[in-house]
Amino acid sequence: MHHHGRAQAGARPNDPFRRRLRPPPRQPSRKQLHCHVVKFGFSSDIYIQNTLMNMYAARGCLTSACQNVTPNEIALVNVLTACARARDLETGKRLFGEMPERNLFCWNIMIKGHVEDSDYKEALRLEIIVRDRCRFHHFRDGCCSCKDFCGVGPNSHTFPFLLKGFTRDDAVAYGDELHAHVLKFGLSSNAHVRSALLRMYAVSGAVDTARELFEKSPERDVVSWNAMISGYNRSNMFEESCGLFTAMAGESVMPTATTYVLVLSACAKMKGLECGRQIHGRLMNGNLLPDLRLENALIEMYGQCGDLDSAWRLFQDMQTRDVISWTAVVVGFAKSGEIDRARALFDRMPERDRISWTAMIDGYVRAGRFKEALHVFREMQAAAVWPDEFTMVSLLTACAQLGALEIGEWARAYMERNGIKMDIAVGNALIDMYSKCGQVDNAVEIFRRMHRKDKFTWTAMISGLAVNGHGEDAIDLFSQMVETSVRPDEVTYIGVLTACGHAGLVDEGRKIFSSMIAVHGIMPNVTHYGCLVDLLGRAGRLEEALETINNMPMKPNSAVWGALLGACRVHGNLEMAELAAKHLVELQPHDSAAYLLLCSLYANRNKLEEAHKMREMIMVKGIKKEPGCSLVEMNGEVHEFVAGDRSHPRTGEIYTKLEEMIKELKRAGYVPDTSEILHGAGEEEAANAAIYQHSEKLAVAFGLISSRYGVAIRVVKNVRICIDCHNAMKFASKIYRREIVVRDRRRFHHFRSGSCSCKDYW
DNA sequence: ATAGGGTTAG
Repeated sequence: MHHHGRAQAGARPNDPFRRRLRPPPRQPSRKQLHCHVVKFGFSSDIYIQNTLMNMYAARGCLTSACQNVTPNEIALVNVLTACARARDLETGKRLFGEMPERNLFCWNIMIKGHVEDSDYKEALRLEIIVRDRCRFHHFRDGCCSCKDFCGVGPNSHTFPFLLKGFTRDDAVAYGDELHAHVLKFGLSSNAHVRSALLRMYAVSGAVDTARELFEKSPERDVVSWNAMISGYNRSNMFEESCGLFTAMAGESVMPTATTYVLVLSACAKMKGLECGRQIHGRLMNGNLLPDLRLENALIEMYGQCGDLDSAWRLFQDMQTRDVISWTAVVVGFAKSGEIDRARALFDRMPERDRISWTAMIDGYVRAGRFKEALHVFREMQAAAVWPDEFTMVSLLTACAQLGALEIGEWARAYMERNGIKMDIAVGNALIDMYSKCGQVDNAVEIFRRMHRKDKFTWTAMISGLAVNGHGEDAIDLFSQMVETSVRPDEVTYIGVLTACGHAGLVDEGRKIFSSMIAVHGIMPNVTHYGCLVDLLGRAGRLEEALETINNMPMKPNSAVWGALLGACRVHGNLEMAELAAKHLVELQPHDSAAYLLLCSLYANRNKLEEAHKMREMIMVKGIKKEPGCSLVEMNGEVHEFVAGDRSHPRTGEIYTKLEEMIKELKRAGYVPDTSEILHGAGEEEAANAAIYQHSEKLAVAFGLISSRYGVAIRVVKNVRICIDCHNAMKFASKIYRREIVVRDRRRFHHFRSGSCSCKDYW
């Protein structure tokens, strides 16, 4: 993953730091003024010339400014400063190159310019050159022997410039060396330099080193307290943030607005509503309100803590609102499950920036409304607002859930093309997207290319391998993870245990299960027990599975009994199946899945009377099945089908193809199996008609008419695939020579030339 | 007439 230059960044309509550019001053007479100056012969006066040039420079007319300058040190410094302000590094570099004399001031400005342009390598080189130019002048105690020329070498301005905007990677790579330079030049007692160093360590995740620096500081001003609190926020150590806030008072350091913003942000993250309310009270008592930044932070805090009434009241009472205030309430509603209200507010926003758009997309993702998330992304593009890595994470999450591989791949290419940073979160989202689209090889490729991995990276990859049927690889990866001393969490363990189940590695699974507590101190939850039951049941060790359920420290849930029932069905243990089904029905009386599985088992064992009775009972009780729904992505569009769907624009063609497909499948030996479908005696015909219209069959028929020969068809289902569709897919993959990938609620089915990767166990 | 440290989404 290479990083492109951020040359486009400056041209983005939304400034990354939301700095509002001041409205341009009226400039009707600039040219006239210039002519006037030339006409009256003032142009030789250096003071007037500089003023003129400043005028151009201040208005961002750098080219004019440069053209009208007779090189003179002060003038050049002024234009260079203007270049930095206008973020025009190119002009700055040219000017710098033409300078006869370059004082430390200029070097510092150039460092600033490069850092702002994300060119840290060049910025560091410049800092070293400062050192190099002075190497012969014997720095001691931060002073250079040559006082006439280079003054004091790298000074207290140099390091803040250089350290500002350091990314985590830069901080890790250069941090210690820079710290050594600071010490060498005797700048470590400077408050600005110390705060900048502190921030750098916090950014690199070395919050303990930052704290050490903080503790050792001879005097700690409010900015260093703020930097420290910000560091704890960054490391998700919110209690420590609040602790520092309290400790400030003990040392009589007055908090600033920034302090309050930081602490309120910590309250928001740790859902500390009480703490947040106290700060709100303090702000009111201290007459610190109204203040836009503080009000925004309060809205954010109340929104995140779920106190929407307070957030909304604050928002309504505000005298002036900016885009951040609007975004904060939109996020508040979205996170409280009121996504439609969030959308209504979003539509009323007077101005939307990248963060508001991303918040809306993310809101839809959280609400599970993934197609709408994609739609908002398209609207964002139509509004010419540039996405960033945060937007892309949300987009990729939506793609993952929808199985929208084409859009996901487009997103990846888009990021490369537009130089959007591929950070850990983006990498993790890509791994997840590829895994959930059944493209585990691509997921592995991303995983290999990530030079930094966190526990989410490992977990995503392990689960991805597991669910796609690469159990052994997943287990290998888990060992590697433990070796690299990344601590697994409970989600990681679900991934590994699933892997053991799919690979049929019972003993390995048992061992891993016990290592959970013994090695990592993680108490298994009900889902882990479900994995263990599944693992044992799959291997045919039904008694052990039941024993596990009976010895569980918590009440088994439907997934646990479901796993046992599934195992009983495959291994034909009717007695235990009845037991499992009884429990399952108790837990989910309105879901037909358990009844239907039991029906299918009765039918297989030729207990037709029981099967019939069971069906009658379902009918009488009016038990409904969760409606099945299938998604299939074609040409960047996600198409949705429910059973018997006729809403698709190409519905006529789809049903013609479906009919033809069923005929061809039958010719190849496919026999419909209605055992998992609800029907009364003598209603075989109707049942057949119903299974022919299952959503995944419609999705595949649509896939066949809308894509070229040989293209894989990927379907995402919300519920478990039924036995008949599973069978039909096997035949279809063979006679149409297509790879068909169906992701159901629990796992992947990769159908290739007549067989399925799940080996008929699911 | 010229620079500096702390501020919000995954």
